[in-house]
Amino acid sequence: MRVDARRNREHLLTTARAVIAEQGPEASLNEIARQAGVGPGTLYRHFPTRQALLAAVFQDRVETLCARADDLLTHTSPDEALDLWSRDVLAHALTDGGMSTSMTRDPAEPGFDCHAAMRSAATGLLSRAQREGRTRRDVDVEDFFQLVTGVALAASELPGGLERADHLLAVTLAGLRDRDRGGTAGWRSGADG
Amino acid sequence: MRVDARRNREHLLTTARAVIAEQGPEASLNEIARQAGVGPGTLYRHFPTRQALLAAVFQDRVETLCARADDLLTHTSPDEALDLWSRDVLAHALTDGGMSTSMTRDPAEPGFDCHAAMRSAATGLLSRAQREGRTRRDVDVEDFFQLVTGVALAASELPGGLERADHLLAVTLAGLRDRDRGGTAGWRSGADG
DNA sequence: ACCTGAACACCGTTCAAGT
DNA sequence: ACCTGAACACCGTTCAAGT
Repeated sequence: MRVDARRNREHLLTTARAVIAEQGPEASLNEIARQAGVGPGTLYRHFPTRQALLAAVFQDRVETLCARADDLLTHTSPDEALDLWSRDVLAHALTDGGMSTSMTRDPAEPGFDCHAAMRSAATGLLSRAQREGRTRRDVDVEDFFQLVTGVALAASELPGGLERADHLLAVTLAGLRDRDRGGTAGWRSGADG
Repeated sequence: MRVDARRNREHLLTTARAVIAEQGPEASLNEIARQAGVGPGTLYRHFPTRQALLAAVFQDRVETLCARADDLLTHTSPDEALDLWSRDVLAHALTDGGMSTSMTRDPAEPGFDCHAAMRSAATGLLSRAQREGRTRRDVDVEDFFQLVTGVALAASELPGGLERADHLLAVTLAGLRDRDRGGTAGWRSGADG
């Protein structure tokens, strides 16, 4: 890669980060290019699609979340780890709006695949919570992501911010817990139907 | 209202219904006007904002859902009524994509206020389920709507359709149920913490 | 009183022409 | 090999001019 190309790419990313931070993930690509001082064609050369740009912009945050998942995996109990990580994901999704779509949408980006990374991190936490915790076994990683991003999407459309979103997430996570498991004292199977 | 104005309004609505049905709620307003055979200014005169147009387009479906709520209110048990209605709302939201946003967003439209209508229908079902059923008392109507539309928004971004969405909704509704209530046999308070 | 449609400032995207 | 930026076909929205 030529040196000026590399420099352009870098500068585009920095600019995109700033513009997206204040205008959201639907920010105009032309404007990002303009603020970066390059032609629109240059932006398209480096990031052929908006998703590609968003993936690059959010890469480090996704990596942070993945590291956090690893940490929780070894230091926290199965169900609690899943809960805590969900809250982290939600917080990030609310802060930089586009991340939820970056996580949900599938196109494997050349270079860095946000979705694959998140999916892998989530799989570890979820399957452990299902194996050793009290988490329902009839939800897969896709389900789990959709539930969390669903809360994020809905909450980002209305005021109330993280506080409200946290409450909604708590309800959702309660639904994720299996009522037919983990019973020790005085619990009888079949009480629910 | 002049007779040609009324005719134009009618024709715009019919066209909008068709175009939105096949292109989704983000369909071009100019194109709707074009297909209706009027200038864009005429569309804006009748429907000053996209939300206003969507509200008019979805009015009858909202009214159907409200009637259904009334029906469930008098013919079905509190918790089941809430579940069934949620599924109806979800199905409608998935079919005509924009309805979820029409429901969530607040601007009181002159003429017909989708959000107010839905909110009123939901309040009846939810408060009854909280009073006489086993539904958590720490969620309000706004929370309830955000959860349902959240599932709809997330599910509409990925394939899988109503079947998948239904599964996600089931998880969410499970979270809506209060574990500390409705117990008759062998249940001890405080078992969960 | 209502409709009209040209016009404006934007958008995403492409591609011949440059260096 | 990479950048450039004019150009294209669109978008939402407005508003003077018509009837």
